[in-house]
Amino acid sequence: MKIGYPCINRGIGCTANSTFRLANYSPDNLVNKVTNNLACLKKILEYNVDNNLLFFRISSDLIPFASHPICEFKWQDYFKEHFSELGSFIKKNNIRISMHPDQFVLINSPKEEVVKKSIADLTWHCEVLDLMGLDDSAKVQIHVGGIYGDKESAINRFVRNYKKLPQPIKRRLAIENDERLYSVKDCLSVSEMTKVPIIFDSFHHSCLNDGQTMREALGLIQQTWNKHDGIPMTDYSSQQLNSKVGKHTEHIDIKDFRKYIKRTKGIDFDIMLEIKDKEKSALKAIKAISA
DNA sequence: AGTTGTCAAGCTAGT
DNA sequence: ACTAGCTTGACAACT
Repeated sequence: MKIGYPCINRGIGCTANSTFRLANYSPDNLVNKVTNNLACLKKILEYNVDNNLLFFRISSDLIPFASHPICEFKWQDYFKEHFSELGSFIKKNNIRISMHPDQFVLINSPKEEVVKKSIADLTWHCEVLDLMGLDDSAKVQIHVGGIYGDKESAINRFVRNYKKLPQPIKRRLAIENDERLYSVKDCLSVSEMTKVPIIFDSFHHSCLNDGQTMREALGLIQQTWNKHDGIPMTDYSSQQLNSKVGKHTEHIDIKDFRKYIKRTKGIDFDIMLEIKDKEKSALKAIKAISA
Protein backbone atom coordinates (compact mmCIF):
# COMPACT_ATOMS: atom_id res chain seq x y z
CA MET A 1 0.00 0.00 0.00
CA LYS A 2 1.30 3.40 -1.02
CA ILE A 3 0.06 6.78 0.13
CA GLY A 4 0.07 9.90 -2.00
CA TYR A 5 -1.41 13.31 -2.70
CA PRO A 6 -2.34 15.08 -5.91
CA CYS A 7 -0.36 17.56 -7.98
CA ILE A 8 0.72 20.15 -5.43
CA ASN A 9 3.19 20.26 -2.55
CA ARG A 10 2.43 23.23 -0.33
CA GLY A 11 5.66 23.35 1.64
CA ILE A 12 8.34 22.91 -0.95
CA GLY A 13 8.24 26.41 -2.43
CA CYS A 14 7.72 25.60 -6.10
CA THR A 15 4.86 24.38 -8.25
CA ALA A 16 4.79 21.83 -11.05
CA ASN A 17 1.52 23.18 -12.41
CA SER A 18 2.36 26.72 -13.41
CA THR A 19 0.41 27.88 -16.44
CA PHE A 20 -0.46 31.01 -18.43
CA ARG A 21 -3.39 32.47 -20.31
CA LEU A 22 -4.17 31.22 -23.80
CA ALA A 23 -3.79 34.81 -25.02
CA ASN A 24 -0.19 34.74 -23.79
CA TYR A 25 0.74 31.57 -25.60
CA SER A 26 4.11 31.50 -27.25
CA PRO A 27 6.66 28.72 -27.68
CA ASP A 28 9.01 30.67 -25.40
CA ASN A 29 6.41 30.97 -22.70
CA LEU A 30 5.63 27.29 -22.99
CA VAL A 31 9.27 26.25 -22.77
CA ASN A 32 9.80 28.46 -19.73
CA LYS A 33 6.81 27.13 -17.85
CA VAL A 34 7.40 23.50 -18.70
CA THR A 35 11.09 23.76 -17.79
CA ASN A 36 10.13 25.08 -14.36
CA ASN A 37 7.30 22.60 -13.93
CA LEU A 38 9.55 19.64 -14.70
CA ALA A 39 12.27 20.91 -12.38
CA CYS A 40 9.75 21.30 -9.59
CA LEU A 41 8.22 17.91 -10.27
CA LYS A 42 11.64 16.41 -9.67
CA LYS A 43 11.91 18.24 -6.34
CA ILE A 44 8.47 17.10 -5.26
CA LEU A 45 9.24 13.50 -6.14
CA GLU A 46 12.50 13.69 -4.19
CA TYR A 47 10.64 15.07 -1.19
CA ASN A 48 8.10 12.30 -1.54
CA VAL A 49 10.73 9.57 -1.66
CA ASP A 50 12.41 11.04 1.42
CA ASN A 51 9.07 10.87 3.22
CA ASN A 52 7.94 7.49 1.95
CA LEU A 53 5.06 8.98 -0.04
CA LEU A 54 5.28 6.75 -3.08
CA PHE A 55 2.08 7.61 -4.93
CA PHE A 56 1.76 10.90 -6.82
CA ARG A 57 -0.66 12.49 -9.27
CA ILE A 58 1.01 14.65 -11.88
CA SER A 59 -0.89 17.85 -12.67
CA SER A 60 -2.63 18.30 -16.02
CA ASP A 61 -1.07 21.76 -16.08
CA LEU A 62 2.40 20.22 -16.39
CA ILE A 63 2.29 21.05 -20.11
CA PRO A 64 -0.14 23.98 -20.52
CA PHE A 65 -2.34 23.77 -23.64
CA ALA A 66 -0.63 20.56 -24.69
CA SER A 67 -3.64 19.38 -26.68
CA HIS A 68 -4.84 22.81 -27.83
CA PRO A 69 -4.56 23.51 -31.56
CA ILE A 70 -2.48 26.57 -30.73
CA CYS A 71 0.29 24.35 -29.40
CA GLU A 72 2.31 23.32 -32.43
CA PHE A 73 5.54 23.24 -30.48
CA LYS A 74 7.02 19.74 -30.30
CA TRP A 75 7.43 19.61 -26.54
CA GLN A 76 7.72 15.83 -26.72
CA ASP A 77 11.03 16.15 -28.57
CA TYR A 78 12.28 19.23 -26.78
CA PHE A 79 11.86 17.72 -23.30
CA LYS A 80 12.60 14.12 -24.23
CA GLU A 81 15.64 13.85 -21.98
CA HIS A 82 13.87 15.53 -19.07
CA PHE A 83 11.03 13.03 -19.24
CA SER A 84 13.34 10.10 -19.53
CA GLU A 85 15.35 11.25 -16.52
CA LEU A 86 12.23 11.77 -14.43
CA GLY A 87 11.01 8.35 -15.49
CA SER A 88 14.23 6.74 -14.36
CA PHE A 89 13.91 8.38 -10.96
CA ILE A 90 10.28 7.23 -10.70
CA LYS A 91 11.13 3.65 -11.63
CA LYS A 92 14.23 3.50 -9.47
CA ASN A 93 12.22 4.54 -6.43
CA ASN A 94 9.17 2.49 -7.32
CA ILE A 95 6.81 5.48 -7.34
CA ARG A 96 3.23 4.93 -8.52
CA ILE A 97 2.02 7.66 -10.87
CA SER A 98 -1.43 8.78 -11.93
CA MET A 99 -2.84 11.66 -13.92
CA HIS A 100 -6.39 13.00 -13.88
CA PRO A 101 -7.59 15.11 -16.83
CA ASP A 102 -10.40 17.41 -15.73
CA GLN A 103 -14.15 17.54 -16.19
CA PHE A 104 -13.97 18.50 -19.88
CA VAL A 105 -12.59 15.15 -20.92
CA LEU A 106 -15.69 13.13 -21.82
CA ILE A 107 -15.50 10.17 -24.11
CA ASN A 108 -19.24 9.47 -23.90
CA SER A 109 -20.43 12.87 -25.12
CA PRO A 110 -22.94 12.76 -27.97
CA LYS A 111 -20.97 15.62 -29.51
CA GLU A 112 -18.30 14.26 -31.79
CA GLU A 113 -16.19 17.39 -31.32
CA VAL A 114 -16.11 16.93 -27.53
CA VAL A 115 -15.02 13.32 -27.90
CA LYS A 116 -12.34 14.33 -30.37
CA LYS A 117 -10.91 16.97 -28.03
CA SER A 118 -11.08 14.51 -25.17
CA ILE A 119 -9.06 11.95 -27.07
CA ALA A 120 -6.50 14.64 -27.90
CA ASP A 121 -6.24 15.45 -24.20
CA LEU A 122 -5.90 11.81 -23.19
CA THR A 123 -3.25 11.41 -25.87
CA TRP A 124 -0.89 13.99 -24.39
CA HIS A 125 -1.35 12.68 -20.86
CA CYS A 126 -0.39 9.21 -22.04
CA GLU A 127 2.51 10.61 -24.07
CA VAL A 128 4.01 12.09 -20.91
CA LEU A 129 3.85 8.73 -19.14
CA ASP A 130 5.17 6.95 -22.22
CA LEU A 131 8.10 9.39 -22.52
CA MET A 132 8.90 8.56 -18.91
CA GLY A 133 8.97 4.91 -19.87
CA LEU A 134 6.41 3.92 -17.24
CA ASP A 135 4.55 0.62 -17.42
CA ASP A 136 0.77 0.01 -17.53
CA SER A 137 0.43 0.59 -13.78
CA ALA A 138 0.72 4.36 -14.36
CA LYS A 139 -2.90 5.33 -14.97
CA VAL A 140 -4.88 8.19 -16.46
CA GLN A 141 -8.20 8.45 -14.67
CA ILE A 142 -11.45 9.98 -15.87
CA HIS A 143 -15.10 9.77 -14.94
CA VAL A 144 -17.62 7.93 -17.09
CA GLY A 145 -19.11 11.28 -18.10
CA GLY A 146 -22.59 12.77 -18.46
CA ILE A 147 -25.99 11.10 -18.63
CA TYR A 148 -27.42 13.13 -21.53
CA GLY A 149 -30.96 12.20 -20.62
CA ASP A 150 -30.50 8.45 -20.95
CA LYS A 151 -27.96 6.64 -18.83
CA GLU A 152 -28.08 3.37 -20.71
CA SER A 153 -27.24 4.90 -24.05
CA ALA A 154 -24.64 7.11 -22.37
CA ILE A 155 -22.95 3.98 -21.04
CA ASN A 156 -23.21 2.27 -24.40
CA ARG A 157 -21.65 5.30 -26.05
CA PHE A 158 -18.79 5.15 -23.56
CA VAL A 159 -18.21 1.51 -24.43
CA ARG A 160 -18.40 2.13 -28.17
CA ASN A 161 -15.99 5.04 -28.04
CA TYR A 162 -13.68 3.24 -25.63
CA LYS A 163 -13.29 0.36 -28.05
CA LYS A 164 -12.13 2.79 -30.75
CA LEU A 165 -9.43 4.38 -28.57
CA PRO A 166 -5.81 3.96 -29.61
CA GLN A 167 -3.90 1.33 -27.65
CA PRO A 168 -1.57 3.82 -25.85
CA ILE A 169 -4.67 5.31 -24.21
CA LYS A 170 -6.41 2.01 -23.54
CA ARG A 171 -3.45 0.61 -21.65
CA ARG A 172 -3.57 3.51 -19.17
CA LEU A 173 -7.19 4.56 -18.95
CA ALA A 174 -9.11 3.95 -15.73
CA ILE A 175 -12.55 5.14 -14.67
CA GLU A 176 -13.53 6.48 -11.29
CA ASN A 177 -16.92 6.44 -9.58
CA ASP A 178 -18.28 9.97 -9.11
CA GLU A 179 -20.54 11.51 -6.49
CA ARG A 180 -23.66 12.26 -8.57
CA LEU A 181 -24.02 10.18 -11.73
CA TYR A 182 -22.01 6.98 -11.99
CA SER A 183 -21.72 4.75 -8.93
CA VAL A 184 -19.37 1.83 -8.42
CA LYS A 185 -22.12 -0.44 -9.75
CA ASP A 186 -22.43 1.67 -12.91
CA CYS A 187 -18.66 1.64 -13.36
CA LEU A 188 -18.68 -2.13 -12.99
CA SER A 189 -21.12 -2.52 -15.86
CA VAL A 190 -18.88 -0.30 -17.99
CA SER A 191 -15.85 -2.31 -16.95
CA GLU A 192 -17.56 -5.57 -17.77
CA MET A 193 -17.92 -4.45 -21.36
CA THR A 194 -14.54 -2.75 -21.75
CA LYS A 195 -12.26 -4.40 -19.17
CA VAL A 196 -11.28 -0.91 -18.01
CA PRO A 197 -10.03 -0.91 -14.40
CA ILE A 198 -12.02 1.06 -11.82
CA ILE A 199 -10.50 3.54 -9.41
CA PHE A 200 -12.47 3.49 -6.19
CA ASP A 201 -13.21 6.90 -4.68
CA SER A 202 -14.32 6.28 -1.11
CA PHE A 203 -15.73 9.76 -0.59
CA HIS A 204 -17.76 9.65 -3.78
CA HIS A 205 -18.96 6.21 -2.76
CA SER A 206 -20.26 7.62 0.51
CA CYS A 207 -22.20 10.23 -1.52
CA LEU A 208 -23.55 7.82 -4.17
CA ASN A 209 -23.74 4.05 -3.78
CA ASP A 210 -25.98 1.05 -4.19
CA GLY A 211 -25.79 -0.13 -0.62
CA GLN A 212 -22.33 -1.70 -0.63
CA THR A 213 -19.97 -1.09 2.28
CA MET A 214 -16.53 0.34 1.54
CA ARG A 215 -15.08 -3.12 1.87
CA GLU A 216 -17.60 -4.69 -0.48
CA ALA A 217 -17.10 -1.96 -3.07
CA LEU A 218 -13.32 -2.30 -2.89
CA GLY A 219 -13.60 -6.06 -3.27
CA LEU A 220 -15.66 -5.57 -6.41
CA ILE A 221 -13.41 -3.07 -8.11
CA GLN A 222 -10.33 -5.08 -7.17
CA GLN A 223 -11.36 -7.67 -9.72
CA THR A 224 -11.15 -5.12 -12.54
CA TRP A 225 -7.38 -4.73 -12.03
CA ASN A 226 -5.18 -7.17 -13.92
CA LYS A 227 -1.64 -8.00 -12.93
CA HIS A 228 -0.10 -5.60 -15.46
CA ASP A 229 -2.32 -2.76 -14.15
CA GLY A 230 -0.78 -3.00 -10.69
CA ILE A 231 -2.80 -3.03 -7.47
CA PRO A 232 -5.98 -0.91 -7.42
CA MET A 233 -5.66 2.85 -7.16
CA THR A 234 -8.13 4.58 -4.88
CA ASP A 235 -9.00 8.12 -3.88
CA TYR A 236 -9.75 8.96 -0.29
CA SER A 237 -11.22 12.08 1.29
CA SER A 238 -13.83 12.97 3.84
CA GLN A 239 -16.53 15.56 4.29
CA GLN A 240 -15.57 19.09 5.36
CA LEU A 241 -17.66 19.69 8.45
CA ASN A 242 -20.36 22.37 8.27
CA SER A 243 -20.02 22.59 4.51
CA LYS A 244 -22.01 21.46 1.54
CA VAL A 245 -22.15 17.69 1.08
CA GLY A 246 -19.36 16.64 -1.26
CA LYS A 247 -16.85 19.28 -0.20
CA HIS A 248 -13.42 17.84 0.48
CA THR A 249 -11.98 18.32 3.92
CA GLU A 250 -9.20 20.80 4.64
CA HIS A 251 -7.21 18.46 6.91
CA ILE A 252 -7.29 14.70 7.19
CA ASP A 253 -9.67 13.29 9.79
CA ILE A 254 -7.21 10.73 11.06
CA LYS A 255 -9.83 8.87 13.07
CA ASP A 256 -11.97 8.40 9.98
CA PHE A 257 -8.89 7.36 8.02
CA ARG A 258 -7.91 4.74 10.59
CA LYS A 259 -11.44 3.38 10.52
CA TYR A 260 -11.29 3.12 6.72
CA ILE A 261 -7.97 1.27 6.88
CA LYS A 262 -9.31 -1.07 9.53
CA ARG A 263 -12.47 -1.83 7.59
CA THR A 264 -10.58 -2.61 4.39
CA LYS A 265 -7.82 -4.64 6.01
CA GLY A 266 -6.49 -7.47 3.89
CA ILE A 267 -7.10 -5.71 0.57
CA ASP A 268 -3.97 -4.20 -0.98
CA PHE A 269 -4.50 -0.86 -2.73
CA ASP A 270 -2.83 2.52 -3.15
CA ILE A 271 -4.44 5.62 -1.65
CA MET A 272 -4.51 9.12 -3.12
CA LEU A 273 -5.53 11.61 -0.46
CA GLU A 274 -7.70 14.28 -2.04
CA ILE A 275 -7.28 16.68 0.80
CA LYS A 276 -6.59 20.40 0.64
CA ASP A 277 -3.49 20.53 2.77
CA LYS A 278 -1.82 17.94 0.53
CA GLU A 279 1.48 16.51 1.84
CA LYS A 280 0.72 17.55 5.39
CA SER A 281 -2.17 15.10 5.61
CA ALA A 282 -0.25 12.52 3.61
CA LEU A 283 2.50 12.57 6.24
CA LYS A 284 -0.08 11.95 8.96
CA ALA A 285 -1.63 9.14 6.95
CA ILE A 286 1.67 7.37 6.29
CA LYS A 287 2.41 7.59 10.00
CA ALA A 288 -1.00 6.14 10.81
CA ILE A 289 -0.58 3.09 8.59
CA SER A 290 3.06 2.51 9.62
CA ALA A 291 2.23 2.58 13.31
C1' DA B 1 1.72 44.46 -1.87
C1' DG B 2 -2.63 42.92 -1.54
C1' DT B 3 -7.21 42.05 -3.53
C1' DT B 4 -10.41 40.43 -6.88
C1' DG B 5 -12.17 38.88 -11.28
C1' DT B 6 -11.20 35.58 -14.75
C1' DC B 7 -9.59 31.50 -17.04
C1' DA B 8 -9.81 26.44 -23.17
C1' DA B 9 -12.68 23.07 -22.56
C1' DG B 10 -18.93 20.51 -20.30
C1' DC B 11 -22.74 18.83 -17.93
C1' DT B 12 -26.66 18.95 -14.67
C1' DA B 13 -30.24 20.93 -12.18
C1' DG B 14 -32.95 24.67 -11.26
C1' DT B 15 -35.40 28.71 -12.88
C1' DA C 1 -33.83 29.37 -22.98
C1' DC C 2 -30.76 30.62 -19.67
C1' DT C 3 -27.50 30.45 -15.82
C1' DA C 4 -25.44 29.03 -11.43
C1' DG C 5 -22.79 25.50 -9.55
C1' DC C 6 -19.56 22.02 -9.75
C1' DT C 7 -14.39 22.56 -7.56
C1' DT C 8 -10.29 24.97 -7.84
C1' DG C 9 -5.63 27.19 -8.19
C1' DA C 10 -3.26 30.56 -10.16
C1' DC C 11 -2.82 34.16 -13.56
C1' DA C 12 -3.46 38.96 -14.49
C1' DA C 13 -5.45 43.22 -13.86
C1' DC C 14 -6.70 46.15 -10.63
C1' DT C 15 -6.39 48.87 -6.06
